[in-house]
Amino acid sequence: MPAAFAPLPQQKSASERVGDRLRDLIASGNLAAGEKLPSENELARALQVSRPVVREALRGLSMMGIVESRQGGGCHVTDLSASRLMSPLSFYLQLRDHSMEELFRARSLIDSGLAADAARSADEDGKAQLMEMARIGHDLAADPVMFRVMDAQFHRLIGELAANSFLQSVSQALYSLAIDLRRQASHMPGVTAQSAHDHQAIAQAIAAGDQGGAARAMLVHVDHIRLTTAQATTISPSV
Amino acid sequence: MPAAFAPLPQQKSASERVGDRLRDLIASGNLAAGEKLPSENELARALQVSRPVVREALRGLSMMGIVESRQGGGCHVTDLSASRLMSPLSFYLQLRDHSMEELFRARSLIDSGLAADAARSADEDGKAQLMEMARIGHDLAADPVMFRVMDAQFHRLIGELAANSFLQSVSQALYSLAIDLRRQASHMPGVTAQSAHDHQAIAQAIAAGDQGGAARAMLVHVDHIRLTTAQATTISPSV
DNA sequence: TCTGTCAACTTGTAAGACAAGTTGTCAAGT
DNA sequence: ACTTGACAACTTGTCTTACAAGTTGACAGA
Repeated sequence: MPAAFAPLPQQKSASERVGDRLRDLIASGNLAAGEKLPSENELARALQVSRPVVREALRGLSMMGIVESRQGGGCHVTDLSASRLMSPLSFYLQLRDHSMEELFRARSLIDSGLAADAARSADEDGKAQLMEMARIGHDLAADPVMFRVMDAQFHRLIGELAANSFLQSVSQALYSLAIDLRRQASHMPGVTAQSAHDHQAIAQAIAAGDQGGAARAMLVHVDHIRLTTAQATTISPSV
Repeated sequence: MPAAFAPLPQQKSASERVGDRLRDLIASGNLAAGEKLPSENELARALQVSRPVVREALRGLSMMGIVESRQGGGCHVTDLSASRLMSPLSFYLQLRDHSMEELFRARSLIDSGLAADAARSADEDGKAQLMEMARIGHDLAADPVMFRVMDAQFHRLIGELAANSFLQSVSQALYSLAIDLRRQASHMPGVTAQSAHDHQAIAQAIAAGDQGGAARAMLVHVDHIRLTTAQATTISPSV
């Protein structure tokens, strides 16, 4: 059977059309983050559909982390943060064996690119901040929780110094996907110390304006993360 | 106000609980790809909730591309392919607006990475397809519209051959973000011919398994696109 | 000015009804 | 024996109505 004869009911259902419409309004900025949506009844009247249709659409957006509705309190657009929008994708990580490798390959490529850009375009103030963070991280290596907070800020700062909002978005999205696994790994002995060491190497290369060095240091770092994350999930697959 | 005092209604609604339950069943493999779900009435009876609750849950999963339901035909688990499940990532990347330079820097990085991966992991069949497409593109260089169609397929195929759903998804998002500008540029004389030439170089490097060569060829290609796009938007900034 | 109460509004859930589409059965026809 | 056609049962799509549960804002009283 040729693929050309696909099932033709591509005619989307009413609730999907409503959902798409609302999603586009949010993507285009007509509905900003945190803004309150009209009530279900108003939406139903405005879009010429019944309330259940609107409800199904809103529920779909809600499961994707785009809106949030509380009983009695109306429905609001969420903060649209990376962690919130990407959480449905963590589902994908459970599905395929290779997805974890693909994720780390993507992180290697993008984060090393960001590191190189940061080495090129960071100003003195940013470099100083980065070195300071690497130093603090070295002292925090004993505290996994605090270190993770610092680690997130460290990667975020590199993204900002690279001055590429798109790549930074991608990096953050990928970062948030693996955060749960990272939580497990950061409690293993030596992991945070290794990361702190890597951070210093990265910070130094960026501060020196060494693009290739920064990229290589980041590659090494992501590879360390990959290995320890794989260990953590192999040893204790549960929880 | 400390963040510790967040609004406490973490108690999920019934439909979200149902949705989570079904999603877990799929993630754990109890419901395989393509399998048919029980009818909405059966699910409602089994889970002790009303049919609208089940419907809202199914609609949520449907918008995430996890299930698909046709009127009269029941509800089935989708093929769970990457392209279907990556919509949260595309949506997230669509949110903020990015400058032209950022987008092209990102494309250079990601597409060259994809080209290198494709050179590593493409099978013989894929390589042959790629070479064939490059050859066809050469003949189509005189027809801007047809060439753009082919161009999209060419880039998509490289993404598939690279076998990295995350990078491919990011690349697709980038491609669609820049498509409007590309439309203008492709009507300028010589642009399609240059692209066709670039495609052949890329295809040959990938077919030869030359990762570095493929990455370099893609870098050159993206740079050509960047230059002609800049020209097109400078000459006729409107539309 | 502060506070408690209450009415109006909003979302959550349920139930019933009908329309529209699909699937399988089964008998008639070739 | 095989195909074709009509038909019945089932399933999803949509609408309507109803009530429960929670929030918000206004208003009266202390």
